[in-house]
Amino acid sequence: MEKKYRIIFHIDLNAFFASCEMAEDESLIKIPLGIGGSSNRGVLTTANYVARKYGVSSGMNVVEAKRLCPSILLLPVNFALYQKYSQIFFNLLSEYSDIIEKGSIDEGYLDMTDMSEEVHPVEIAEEIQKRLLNEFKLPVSIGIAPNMFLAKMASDMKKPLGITVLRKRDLAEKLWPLPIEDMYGIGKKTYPNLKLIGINTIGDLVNYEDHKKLKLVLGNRVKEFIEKAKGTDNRTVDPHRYVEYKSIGTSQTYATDIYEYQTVLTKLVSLTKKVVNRVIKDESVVKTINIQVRYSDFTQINRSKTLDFYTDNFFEIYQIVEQLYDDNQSDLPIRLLGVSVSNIKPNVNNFRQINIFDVSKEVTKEEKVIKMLNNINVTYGNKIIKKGIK
DNA sequence: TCTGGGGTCCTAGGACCC
DNA sequence: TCTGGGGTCCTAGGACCC
Repeated sequence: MEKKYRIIFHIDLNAFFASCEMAEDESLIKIPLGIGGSSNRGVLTTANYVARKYGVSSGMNVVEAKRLCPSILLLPVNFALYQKYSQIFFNLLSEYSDIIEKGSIDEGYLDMTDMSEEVHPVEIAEEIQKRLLNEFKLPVSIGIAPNMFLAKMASDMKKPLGITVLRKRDLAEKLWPLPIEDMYGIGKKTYPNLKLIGINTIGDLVNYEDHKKLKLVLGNRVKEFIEKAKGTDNRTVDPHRYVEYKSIGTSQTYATDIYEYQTVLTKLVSLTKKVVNRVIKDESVVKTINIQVRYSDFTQINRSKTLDFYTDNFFEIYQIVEQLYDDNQSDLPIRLLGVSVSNIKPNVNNFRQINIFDVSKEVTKEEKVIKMLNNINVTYGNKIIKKGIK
């Protein structure tokens, strides 16, 4: 029997935040543009290709970007705008496949295996690319490969507006000569260690024989990385991954370091407000509360507490935030504060309200049980919290 | 060039339960 | 009684990605 290869697309929006701004305002297209970097302590999240010609890149410190390109226009991050274009992007992709996995706000995987009988995959990719550019002014790069890892690597090979096919038989020529730090999943902490043991390219990893040595660098993921480098990745495109947030948080680096306890509390209140507003807007309740403190010397602590009930109540959450901070005070000046929540689930009380209006719909047994459990948890939880205050 | 803000996933130890 | 083995949850930290 003939083996059927999968056909996976990875589609990546080029310089996404900058592209959104340029789509909204044509006058920005020809000038160097950077996004982010509100203060001199900030960095750019991305830059358009005009700015990149000057050597400006994402992650770059604002001062350095201005030095390289004095005429650069810096715009603040406008997340709502990017969400809007992300929605447009995924809506268009959904015309081409039912099997789509959101990789992040600006990239997605499509399983195109069942769509490719009549038309060549490259022709479909060209159509998607042209439509996104013509209809919405969004440039994308597309990788086409038999699995997700290779598709991801392929979309990265030609930017902007590239289409790259990466077949198994192309690996020796196209993938293995790449430097090891270009491999997806190998970051700035790992690649220097790989170089120390003589691995400079992805091909070097494929051919490396001393797996014991490799384990010292990659831990339990030796096999996974070698398999991927060899072109094997059995993950399936999963539309249900990342449909719900696993954590919601916000953090801020302050223009100057904070020394005052009262100032810290003020900042924690406003961070908590922001997070709780998002939790409520998401119609969720949460159980675990986390704070992040980064000191002026860049050391960082994270402290978390899991409640025995779910809540979306500001006062309940803030009380924990303040307690976590109080329990871990230090004399060091503070550079950044963050608040986040995890252990998130849909707010069943809201769910019930919706059902009251929808009288035609009969409440199932499972729904009744869920509501019951939820009510018990809330009551029980409130008692605990009151005990805690006294 | 002193280093953002949004996330996910993994590991490892300890508590606790059966 | 001197001691197990599996499973789950919590907490802290770290690596990575966009």
